[in-house]
Amino acid sequence: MNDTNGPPLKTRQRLLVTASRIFAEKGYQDTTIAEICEQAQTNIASVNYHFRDKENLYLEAWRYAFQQDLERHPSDGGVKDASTEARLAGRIRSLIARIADPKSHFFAIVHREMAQQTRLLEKIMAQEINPERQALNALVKELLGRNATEKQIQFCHASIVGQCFHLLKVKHLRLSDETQCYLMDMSDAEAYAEHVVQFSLAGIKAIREVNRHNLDFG
Amino acid sequence: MNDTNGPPLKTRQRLLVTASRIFAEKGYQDTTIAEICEQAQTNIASVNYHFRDKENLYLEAWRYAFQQDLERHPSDGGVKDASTEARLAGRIRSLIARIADPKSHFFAIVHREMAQQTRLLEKIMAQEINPERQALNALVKELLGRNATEKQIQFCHASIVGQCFHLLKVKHLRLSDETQCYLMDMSDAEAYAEHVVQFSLAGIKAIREVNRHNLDFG
DNA sequence: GTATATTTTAAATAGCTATTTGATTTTTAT
DNA sequence: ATAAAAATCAAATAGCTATTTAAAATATAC
Repeated sequence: MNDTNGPPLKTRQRLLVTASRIFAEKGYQDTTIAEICEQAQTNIASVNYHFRDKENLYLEAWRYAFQQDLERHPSDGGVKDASTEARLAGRIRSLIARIADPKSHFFAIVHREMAQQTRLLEKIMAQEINPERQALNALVKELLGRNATEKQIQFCHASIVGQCFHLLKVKHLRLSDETQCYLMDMSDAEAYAEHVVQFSLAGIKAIREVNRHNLDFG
Repeated sequence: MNDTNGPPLKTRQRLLVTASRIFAEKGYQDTTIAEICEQAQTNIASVNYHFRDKENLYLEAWRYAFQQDLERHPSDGGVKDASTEARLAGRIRSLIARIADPKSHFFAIVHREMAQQTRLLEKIMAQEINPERQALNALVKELLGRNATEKQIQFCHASIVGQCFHLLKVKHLRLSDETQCYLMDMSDAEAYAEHVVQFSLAGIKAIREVNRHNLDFG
Protein backbone atom coordinates (compact mmCIF):
# COMPACT_ATOMS: atom_id res chain seq x y z
CA MET A 1 0.00 0.00 0.00
CA ASN A 2 2.32 2.61 1.32
CA ASP A 3 5.02 3.11 -1.27
CA THR A 4 6.28 6.66 -1.38
CA ASN A 5 3.50 8.71 0.16
CA GLY A 6 1.32 8.42 3.22
CA PRO A 7 2.24 9.01 6.85
CA PRO A 8 5.89 8.78 7.83
CA LEU A 9 6.65 5.22 8.80
CA LYS A 10 9.41 4.85 11.27
CA THR A 11 10.79 1.53 10.10
CA ARG A 12 10.65 2.44 6.44
CA GLN A 13 12.44 5.71 7.07
CA ARG A 14 15.10 4.08 9.19
CA LEU A 15 15.68 1.55 6.44
CA LEU A 16 16.10 4.30 3.84
CA VAL A 17 18.57 6.26 5.93
CA THR A 18 20.58 3.24 6.92
CA ALA A 19 20.49 1.61 3.49
CA SER A 20 21.66 4.72 1.63
CA ARG A 21 24.62 4.99 3.98
CA ILE A 22 25.61 1.34 3.82
CA PHE A 23 25.08 1.00 0.08
CA ALA A 24 27.31 4.05 -0.33
CA GLU A 25 29.94 2.48 1.88
CA LYS A 26 30.00 -1.00 0.44
CA GLY A 27 28.11 -1.10 -2.83
CA TYR A 28 25.14 -3.21 -3.76
CA GLN A 29 26.79 -6.60 -3.82
CA ASP A 30 28.78 -6.37 -0.62
CA THR A 31 25.85 -5.08 1.35
CA THR A 32 23.64 -7.68 2.98
CA ILE A 33 20.11 -6.88 3.98
CA ALA A 34 20.95 -8.56 7.25
CA GLU A 35 23.47 -5.82 7.98
CA ILE A 36 21.10 -3.05 6.96
CA CYS A 37 18.35 -4.43 9.15
CA GLU A 38 20.68 -4.90 12.06
CA GLN A 39 21.81 -1.28 11.95
CA ALA A 40 18.29 -0.05 11.28
CA GLN A 41 17.18 -2.12 14.26
CA THR A 42 14.50 -4.04 12.49
CA ASN A 43 13.85 -7.52 11.17
CA ILE A 44 15.19 -8.93 7.92
CA ALA A 45 11.72 -9.49 6.55
CA SER A 46 10.86 -5.79 6.85
CA VAL A 47 12.85 -5.08 3.71
CA ASN A 48 10.69 -7.49 1.83
CA TYR A 49 7.59 -6.01 3.36
CA HIS A 50 8.36 -2.32 2.79
CA PHE A 51 10.39 -2.49 -0.41
CA ARG A 52 9.52 -5.83 -2.05
CA ASP A 53 13.17 -6.85 -2.48
CA LYS A 54 16.75 -5.74 -2.06
CA GLU A 55 16.97 -4.14 -5.49
CA ASN A 56 13.97 -1.95 -4.91
CA LEU A 57 15.27 -0.85 -1.54
CA TYR A 58 18.47 0.05 -3.33
CA LEU A 59 16.66 2.20 -5.87
CA GLU A 60 14.62 3.99 -3.23
CA ALA A 61 17.64 4.56 -1.01
CA TRP A 62 19.55 5.94 -3.96
CA ARG A 63 16.80 8.38 -4.84
CA TYR A 64 16.50 9.34 -1.21
CA ALA A 65 20.23 10.10 -1.09
CA PHE A 66 19.91 12.24 -4.20
CA GLN A 67 17.21 14.39 -2.65
CA GLN A 68 19.06 14.74 0.63
CA ASP A 69 22.30 15.72 -1.09
CA LEU A 70 20.63 18.38 -3.23
CA GLU A 71 19.03 19.92 -0.16
CA ARG A 72 22.45 20.35 1.35
CA HIS A 73 24.13 21.45 -1.87
CA PRO A 74 21.93 22.95 -4.65
CA SER A 75 23.29 22.00 -8.03
CA ASP A 76 23.85 25.59 -9.20
CA GLY A 77 25.99 26.26 -6.16
CA GLY A 78 23.69 29.14 -5.19
CA VAL A 79 24.85 31.17 -8.19
CA LYS A 80 21.95 32.51 -10.24
CA ASP A 81 22.36 35.75 -12.16
CA ALA A 82 26.04 35.96 -12.85
CA SER A 83 28.60 35.54 -15.60
CA THR A 84 28.92 32.21 -17.37
CA GLU A 85 32.27 31.68 -15.68
CA ALA A 86 30.76 32.30 -12.26
CA ARG A 87 27.86 29.95 -12.93
CA LEU A 88 30.23 27.24 -14.13
CA ALA A 89 32.28 27.74 -10.99
CA GLY A 90 29.12 27.40 -8.91
CA ARG A 91 28.26 24.08 -10.50
CA ILE A 92 31.76 22.72 -10.10
CA ARG A 93 31.79 23.72 -6.44
CA SER A 94 28.40 22.11 -5.84
CA LEU A 95 29.43 18.90 -7.56
CA ILE A 96 32.65 18.65 -5.59
CA ALA A 97 30.89 19.53 -2.37
CA ARG A 98 28.39 16.71 -2.88
CA ILE A 99 31.20 14.34 -3.72
CA ALA A 100 33.35 15.29 -0.73
CA ASP A 101 30.69 15.70 1.95
CA PRO A 102 30.79 12.58 4.14
CA LYS A 103 27.06 12.95 4.71
CA SER A 104 26.29 12.87 0.99
CA HIS A 105 25.78 9.41 -0.41
CA PHE A 106 24.36 9.80 -3.90
CA PHE A 107 27.63 10.04 -5.77
CA ALA A 108 29.21 7.40 -3.62
CA ILE A 109 26.55 5.04 -4.89
CA VAL A 110 27.02 6.30 -8.44
CA HIS A 111 30.70 5.59 -8.07
CA ARG A 112 30.10 1.99 -7.11
CA GLU A 113 27.67 1.66 -9.99
CA MET A 114 30.26 2.88 -12.46
CA ALA A 115 32.25 -0.24 -11.85
CA GLN A 116 29.48 -2.66 -10.98
CA GLN A 117 26.34 -1.74 -12.74
CA THR A 118 22.94 -2.83 -11.72
CA ARG A 119 20.21 -2.27 -14.26
CA LEU A 120 19.07 0.72 -12.23
CA LEU A 121 21.91 3.02 -13.28
CA GLU A 122 20.31 3.84 -16.58
CA LYS A 123 17.13 4.94 -14.87
CA ILE A 124 19.01 7.18 -12.44
CA MET A 125 21.14 8.56 -15.25
CA ALA A 126 18.14 9.59 -17.29
CA GLN A 127 16.10 10.98 -14.44
CA GLU A 128 18.53 12.55 -11.97
CA ILE A 129 21.90 12.99 -13.61
CA ASN A 130 21.02 14.02 -17.13
CA PRO A 131 19.39 17.35 -16.22
CA GLU A 132 22.52 18.39 -14.39
CA ARG A 133 24.64 17.20 -17.26
CA GLN A 134 22.75 19.36 -19.71
CA ALA A 135 22.96 22.43 -17.52
CA LEU A 136 26.71 22.07 -17.27
CA ASN A 137 27.01 21.41 -20.99
CA ALA A 138 25.14 24.61 -21.82
CA LEU A 139 27.64 26.64 -19.83
CA VAL A 140 30.58 24.91 -21.49
CA LYS A 141 29.09 25.58 -24.89
CA GLU A 142 28.66 29.23 -24.09
CA LEU A 143 32.25 29.54 -22.90
CA LEU A 144 33.63 27.77 -25.95
CA GLY A 145 31.97 30.25 -28.27
CA ARG A 146 30.01 29.84 -31.47
CA ASN A 147 32.70 27.98 -33.36
CA ALA A 148 32.78 25.10 -30.92
CA THR A 149 32.05 21.65 -32.31
CA GLU A 150 29.87 19.14 -30.50
CA LYS A 151 32.91 17.00 -29.89
CA GLN A 152 34.78 19.86 -28.26
CA ILE A 153 31.85 20.47 -25.95
CA GLN A 154 31.68 16.77 -25.09
CA PHE A 155 35.40 16.60 -24.42
CA CYS A 156 35.49 19.71 -22.25
CA HIS A 157 32.52 18.42 -20.30
CA ALA A 158 34.36 15.16 -19.83
CA SER A 159 37.45 17.03 -18.63
CA ILE A 160 35.46 18.84 -15.98
CA VAL A 161 33.44 15.97 -14.57
CA GLY A 162 36.45 13.72 -14.88
CA GLN A 163 38.39 15.99 -12.55
CA CYS A 164 35.49 16.17 -10.13
CA PHE A 165 34.85 12.45 -10.10
CA HIS A 166 38.51 11.81 -9.48
CA LEU A 167 37.83 13.00 -5.96
CA LEU A 168 35.34 10.15 -5.62
CA LYS A 169 37.99 7.62 -6.40
CA VAL A 170 40.52 9.06 -3.99
CA LYS A 171 37.91 9.52 -1.32
CA HIS A 172 36.84 5.92 -1.31
CA LEU A 173 40.24 4.36 -1.56
CA ARG A 174 41.18 2.58 1.60
CA LEU A 175 44.91 2.51 1.63
CA SER A 176 47.67 2.69 4.18
CA ASP A 177 48.58 6.21 5.19
CA GLU A 178 51.87 6.06 3.30
CA THR A 179 50.13 5.27 0.05
CA GLN A 180 47.19 7.56 0.66
CA CYS A 181 49.26 10.68 1.25
CA TYR A 182 50.72 10.40 -2.22
CA LEU A 183 47.38 10.95 -3.82
CA MET A 184 45.46 13.93 -2.62
CA ASP A 185 44.80 15.85 0.51
CA MET A 186 41.11 15.15 0.95
CA SER A 187 40.94 17.52 3.90
CA ASP A 188 40.39 20.52 1.67
CA ALA A 189 37.93 19.70 -1.05
CA GLU A 190 37.11 23.38 -1.43
CA ALA A 191 40.68 24.11 -2.42
CA TYR A 192 40.48 21.35 -5.00
CA ALA A 193 37.24 22.85 -6.30
CA GLU A 194 38.94 26.20 -6.81
CA HIS A 195 41.76 24.43 -8.60
CA VAL A 196 39.35 22.63 -10.92
CA VAL A 197 37.59 25.91 -11.70
CA GLN A 198 40.84 27.61 -12.56
CA PHE A 199 42.27 24.67 -14.46
CA SER A 200 39.08 24.14 -16.45
CA LEU A 201 38.48 27.76 -17.36
CA ALA A 202 42.01 27.92 -18.69
CA GLY A 203 41.53 24.70 -20.63
CA ILE A 204 38.29 25.87 -22.19
CA LYS A 205 39.79 29.22 -23.03
CA ALA A 206 42.72 27.58 -24.77
CA ILE A 207 40.42 25.53 -26.95
CA ARG A 208 38.32 28.55 -27.79
CA GLU A 209 41.46 30.39 -28.79
CA VAL A 210 42.51 27.58 -31.11
CA ASN A 211 39.08 27.74 -32.73
CA ARG A 212 39.39 31.46 -33.22
CA HIS A 213 42.83 31.02 -34.71
CA ASN A 214 41.64 28.32 -37.07
CA LEU A 215 38.76 30.53 -38.16
CA ASP A 216 41.05 33.42 -38.90
CA PHE A 217 43.76 31.52 -40.69
CA GLY A 218 42.37 28.09 -41.55
CA MET B 1 55.72 -26.44 -7.27
CA ASN B 2 55.31 -24.47 -10.45
CA ASP B 3 54.28 -20.97 -9.50
CA THR B 4 55.65 -18.34 -11.82
CA ASN B 5 58.56 -19.98 -13.54
CA GLY B 6 59.21 -23.33 -15.16
CA PRO B 7 57.99 -24.66 -18.47
CA PRO B 8 54.89 -23.05 -20.00
CA LEU B 9 51.86 -24.94 -18.83
CA LYS B 10 48.97 -24.86 -21.19
CA THR B 11 46.18 -24.94 -18.67
CA ARG B 12 47.79 -22.34 -16.43
CA GLN B 13 48.31 -19.98 -19.35
CA ARG B 14 44.79 -20.41 -20.63
CA LEU B 15 43.50 -19.63 -17.15
CA LEU B 16 45.56 -16.43 -16.99
CA VAL B 17 44.41 -15.18 -20.37
CA THR B 18 40.79 -16.02 -19.78
CA ALA B 19 40.73 -14.79 -16.19
CA SER B 20 42.25 -11.40 -16.98
CA ARG B 21 39.63 -10.85 -19.65
CA ILE B 22 36.67 -11.93 -17.55
CA PHE B 23 37.82 -10.16 -14.39
CA ALA B 24 38.14 -7.00 -16.50
CA GLU B 25 34.65 -7.48 -17.88
CA LYS B 26 32.83 -8.29 -14.69
CA GLY B 27 35.01 -7.53 -11.69
CA TYR B 28 36.13 -9.86 -8.95
CA GLN B 29 32.82 -10.48 -7.25
CA ASP B 30 30.66 -11.07 -10.29
CA THR B 31 33.13 -13.47 -11.82
CA THR B 32 32.74 -17.10 -10.89
CA ILE B 33 35.60 -19.51 -11.24
CA ALA B 34 33.10 -21.81 -12.90
CA GLU B 35 32.75 -19.33 -15.76
CA ILE B 36 36.48 -18.82 -16.09
CA CYS B 37 37.10 -22.55 -16.21
CA GLU B 38 34.32 -23.09 -18.67
CA GLN B 39 35.78 -20.54 -21.09
CA ALA B 40 39.33 -21.72 -20.46
CA GLN B 41 38.10 -25.24 -21.14
CA THR B 42 39.33 -26.78 -17.96
CA ASN B 43 38.01 -28.09 -14.69
CA ILE B 44 36.97 -25.97 -11.72
CA ALA B 45 39.55 -27.55 -9.48
CA SER B 46 42.40 -26.49 -11.75
CA VAL B 47 42.16 -22.97 -10.34
CA ASN B 48 42.75 -24.36 -6.92
CA TYR B 49 45.57 -26.50 -8.19
CA HIS B 50 47.45 -23.88 -10.22
CA PHE B 51 46.65 -20.74 -8.22
CA ARG B 52 45.65 -21.92 -4.73
CA ASP B 53 42.42 -19.90 -4.71
CA LYS B 54 40.35 -17.38 -6.60
CA GLU B 55 42.04 -14.37 -5.06
CA ASN B 56 45.49 -15.52 -6.07
CA LEU B 57 44.34 -16.22 -9.61
CA TYR B 58 42.98 -12.68 -9.61
CA LEU B 59 46.31 -11.21 -8.56
CA GLU B 60 48.25 -13.22 -11.12
CA ALA B 61 45.81 -12.37 -13.91
CA TRP B 62 45.99 -8.71 -12.98
CA ARG B 63 49.78 -8.68 -13.11
CA TYR B 64 49.68 -10.58 -16.37
CA ALA B 65 47.35 -7.97 -17.84
CA PHE B 66 49.69 -5.21 -16.70
CA GLN B 67 52.64 -6.74 -18.51
CA GLN B 68 50.64 -7.39 -21.65
CA ASP B 69 49.31 -3.84 -21.76
CA LEU B 70 52.72 -2.27 -21.33
CA GLU B 71 54.08 -4.34 -24.17
CA ARG B 72 51.43 -2.90 -26.42
CA HIS B 73 51.70 0.65 -25.06
CA PRO B 74 54.95 1.69 -23.31
CA SER B 75 54.21 4.12 -20.52
CA ASP B 76 56.31 6.96 -21.94
CA GLY B 77 54.39 6.82 -25.20
CA GLY B 78 57.64 6.23 -27.05
CA VAL B 79 58.79 9.76 -26.30
CA LYS B 80 62.29 9.87 -24.81
CA ASP B 81 64.48 12.91 -25.43
CA ALA B 82 62.05 15.72 -25.96
CA SER B 83 60.58 18.77 -24.27
CA THR B 84 58.72 18.36 -21.01
CA GLU B 85 55.48 19.17 -22.81
CA ALA B 86 56.13 16.46 -25.39
CA ARG B 87 56.97 13.90 -22.74
CA LEU B 88 53.83 14.74 -20.79
CA ALA B 89 51.85 14.37 -24.00
CA GLY B 90 53.48 10.99 -24.56
CA ARG B 91 52.45 9.75 -21.14
CA ILE B 92 48.90 11.01 -21.50
CA ARG B 93 48.59 9.32 -24.89
CA SER B 94 49.94 6.05 -23.53
CA LEU B 95 47.61 6.12 -20.54
CA ILE B 96 44.58 6.82 -22.68
CA ALA B 97 45.63 4.20 -25.21
CA ARG B 98 45.85 1.55 -22.50
CA ILE B 99 42.51 2.63 -21.15
CA ALA B 100 40.76 2.65 -24.50
CA ASP B 101 42.29 -0.44 -26.12
CA PRO B 102 39.73 -3.24 -25.93
CA LYS B 103 42.56 -5.73 -25.64
CA SER B 104 44.03 -4.02 -22.58
CA HIS B 105 42.62 -5.23 -19.31
CA PHE B 106 44.80 -3.83 -16.56
CA PHE B 107 43.00 -0.53 -16.11
CA ALA B 108 39.65 -2.16 -16.54
CA ILE B 109 40.48 -4.23 -13.47
CA VAL B 110 41.82 -1.15 -11.67
CA HIS B 111 38.55 0.56 -12.44
CA ARG B 112 36.53 -2.18 -10.83
CA GLU B 113 38.85 -2.12 -7.86
CA MET B 114 38.30 1.59 -7.37
CA ALA B 115 34.73 0.91 -6.47
CA GLN B 116 35.05 -2.53 -4.93
CA GLN B 117 38.41 -2.96 -3.39
CA THR B 118 40.01 -6.24 -2.65
CA ARG B 119 43.03 -6.12 -0.39
CA LEU B 120 45.22 -6.56 -3.45
CA LEU B 121 44.80 -3.03 -4.76
CA GLU B 122 47.34 -1.64 -2.35
CA LYS B 123 49.95 -4.10 -3.52
CA ILE B 124 49.32 -3.28 -7.18
CA MET B 125 49.29 0.45 -6.43
CA ALA B 126 52.67 0.30 -4.74
CA GLN B 127 54.33 -1.99 -7.25
CA GLU B 128 52.87 -1.17 -10.66
CA ILE B 129 51.05 2.15 -10.53
CA ASN B 130 53.24 4.23 -8.25
CA PRO B 131 56.28 4.32 -10.55
CA GLU B 132 54.14 5.68 -13.36
CA ARG B 133 52.54 8.13 -11.00
CA GLN B 134 55.89 9.52 -9.96
CA ALA B 135 57.11 9.86 -13.52
CA LEU B 136 54.03 11.87 -14.42
CA ASN B 137 54.33 13.97 -11.28
CA ALA B 138 57.91 14.90 -12.10
CA LEU B 139 56.82 16.27 -15.47
CA VAL B 140 53.99 18.24 -13.90
CA LYS B 141 56.36 19.69 -11.35
CA GLU B 142 58.73 20.77 -14.05
CA LEU B 143 55.97 22.44 -16.03
CA LEU B 144 54.62 24.26 -13.00
CA GLY B 145 57.97 25.87 -12.32
CA ARG B 146 59.97 26.36 -9.16
CA ASN B 147 57.29 28.25 -7.27
CA ALA B 148 54.82 25.40 -7.39
CA THR B 149 53.56 24.06 -4.08
CA GLU B 150 53.18 20.36 -3.40
CA LYS B 151 49.44 20.82 -3.34
CA GLN B 152 49.43 22.43 -6.78
CA ILE B 153 51.39 19.50 -8.15
CA GLN B 154 49.01 17.04 -6.53
CA PHE B 155 45.98 18.87 -7.87
CA CYS B 156 47.31 19.16 -11.42
CA HIS B 157 48.22 15.51 -11.38
CA ALA B 158 44.70 14.73 -10.23
CA SER B 159 43.28 16.86 -13.02
CA ILE B 160 45.22 14.93 -15.63
CA VAL B 161 44.59 11.39 -14.46
CA GLY B 162 41.00 12.33 -13.62
CA GLN B 163 40.43 13.26 -17.25
CA CYS B 164 42.07 10.08 -18.46
CA PHE B 165 40.22 7.81 -16.09
CA HIS B 166 36.95 9.39 -17.09
CA LEU B 167 37.33 7.43 -20.29
CA LEU B 168 37.32 4.25 -18.23
CA LYS B 169 33.97 5.11 -16.76
CA VAL B 170 32.38 5.96 -20.08
CA LYS B 171 33.93 2.95 -21.74
CA HIS B 172 32.49 0.48 -19.29
CA LEU B 173 29.06 1.96 -19.01
CA ARG B 174 26.50 -0.28 -20.58
CA LEU B 175 23.67 2.01 -21.51
CA SER B 176 21.12 2.26 -24.24
CA ASP B 177 22.41 3.98 -27.36
CA GLU B 178 20.33 7.09 -26.70
CA THR B 179 21.90 7.58 -23.30
CA GLN B 180 25.36 6.53 -24.39
CA CYS B 181 25.62 9.02 -27.23
CA TYR B 182 25.20 11.87 -24.79
CA LEU B 183 28.43 11.04 -23.07
CA MET B 184 31.39 10.63 -25.32
CA ASP B 185 32.29 9.30 -28.68
CA MET B 186 34.48 6.40 -27.66
CA SER B 187 35.36 5.68 -31.27
CA ASP B 188 38.19 8.17 -31.27
CA ALA B 189 40.18 7.89 -28.08
CA GLU B 190 43.17 9.44 -29.79
CA ALA B 191 41.23 12.63 -30.39
CA TYR B 192 40.31 12.69 -26.71
CA ALA B 193 43.98 12.20 -25.81
CA GLU B 194 44.91 15.24 -27.88
CA HIS B 195 42.17 17.19 -26.17
CA VAL B 196 43.42 16.19 -22.73
CA VAL B 197 46.96 17.21 -23.67
CA GLN B 198 45.81 20.60 -24.86
CA PHE B 199 43.40 21.16 -21.99
CA SER B 200 45.94 20.12 -19.38
CA LEU B 201 48.87 22.09 -20.72
CA ALA B 202 46.66 25.19 -20.68
CA GLY B 203 45.50 24.43 -17.15
CA ILE B 204 49.03 23.93 -15.86
CA LYS B 205 50.22 27.06 -17.62
CA ALA B 206 47.44 29.12 -16.04
CA ILE B 207 48.41 27.97 -12.59
CA ARG B 208 52.07 28.66 -13.23
CA GLU B 209 51.14 32.15 -14.36
CA VAL B 210 49.19 32.80 -11.18
CA ASN B 211 52.25 31.73 -9.20
CA ARG B 212 54.45 34.10 -11.12
CA HIS B 213 51.96 36.91 -10.57
CA ASN B 214 51.74 36.22 -6.86
CA LEU B 215 55.51 36.20 -6.65
CA ASP B 216 55.81 39.54 -8.39
CA PHE B 217 53.03 41.32 -6.54
CA GLY B 218 52.11 39.23 -3.54
C1' DG C 1 59.07 -50.70 -18.24
C1' DT C 2 58.08 -49.48 -13.92
C1' DA C 3 57.65 -46.20 -10.31
C1' DT C 4 57.03 -41.56 -9.14
C1' DA C 5 55.38 -37.06 -9.66
C1' DT C 6 52.34 -34.03 -11.95
C1' DT C 7 48.03 -32.76 -13.79
C1' DT C 8 43.12 -33.26 -14.66
C1' DT C 9 38.61 -34.64 -13.43
C1' DA C 10 33.83 -35.44 -11.29
C1' DA C 11 31.43 -35.10 -7.37
C1' DA C 12 30.63 -33.64 -2.66
C1' DT C 13 31.00 -30.18 1.00
C1' DA C 14 30.26 -26.05 3.41
C1' DG C 15 29.09 -21.38 3.97
C1' DC C 16 26.64 -17.50 2.85
C1' DT C 17 22.50 -14.73 1.81
C1' DA C 18 18.01 -13.23 -0.49
C1' DT C 19 13.63 -14.59 -0.04
C1' DT C 20 9.47 -16.78 1.86
C1' DT C 21 6.29 -18.31 5.33
C1' DG C 22 3.02 -18.04 8.76
C1' DA C 23 2.26 -16.62 13.29
C1' DT C 24 2.16 -12.52 16.40
C1' DT C 25 1.80 -7.84 17.57
C1' DT C 26 0.42 -3.19 16.74
C1' DT C 27 -2.28 0.27 14.57
C1' DT C 28 -6.43 2.05 12.41
C1' DA C 29 -11.38 2.58 11.49
C1' DT C 30 -16.04 2.25 12.77
C1' DA D 1 -14.77 -2.09 21.98
C1' DT D 2 -14.14 -4.77 18.10
C1' DA D 3 -12.94 -6.07 13.60
C1' DA D 4 -9.87 -5.32 9.92
C1' DA D 5 -5.65 -3.91 8.20
C1' DA D 6 -0.84 -3.01 8.61
C1' DA D 7 3.52 -4.04 10.49
C1' DT D 8 6.91 -6.91 12.79
C1' DC D 9 9.09 -11.08 13.93
C1' DA D 10 11.66 -15.83 14.23
C1' DA D 11 12.61 -19.50 11.68
C1' DA D 12 12.95 -22.14 7.48
C1' DT D 13 13.87 -22.48 2.52
C1' DA D 14 16.35 -22.40 -1.63
C1' DG D 15 19.94 -21.16 -4.61
C1' DC D 16 24.44 -20.05 -5.55
C1' DT D 17 29.51 -20.56 -5.42
C1' DA D 18 34.35 -21.18 -3.51
C1' DT D 19 36.67 -24.83 -1.91
C1' DT D 20 37.92 -29.62 -0.91
C1' DT D 21 38.49 -34.47 -1.76
C1' DA D 22 39.98 -38.51 -3.72
C1' DA D 23 40.21 -41.00 -7.78
C1' DA D 24 41.75 -41.19 -12.65
C1' DA D 25 44.79 -39.89 -16.26
C1' DT D 26 49.05 -38.20 -17.99
C1' DA D 27 53.80 -37.11 -18.06
C1' DT D 28 58.54 -37.72 -16.22
C1' DA D 29 62.63 -40.07 -14.38
C1' DC D 30 65.43 -43.89 -13.62
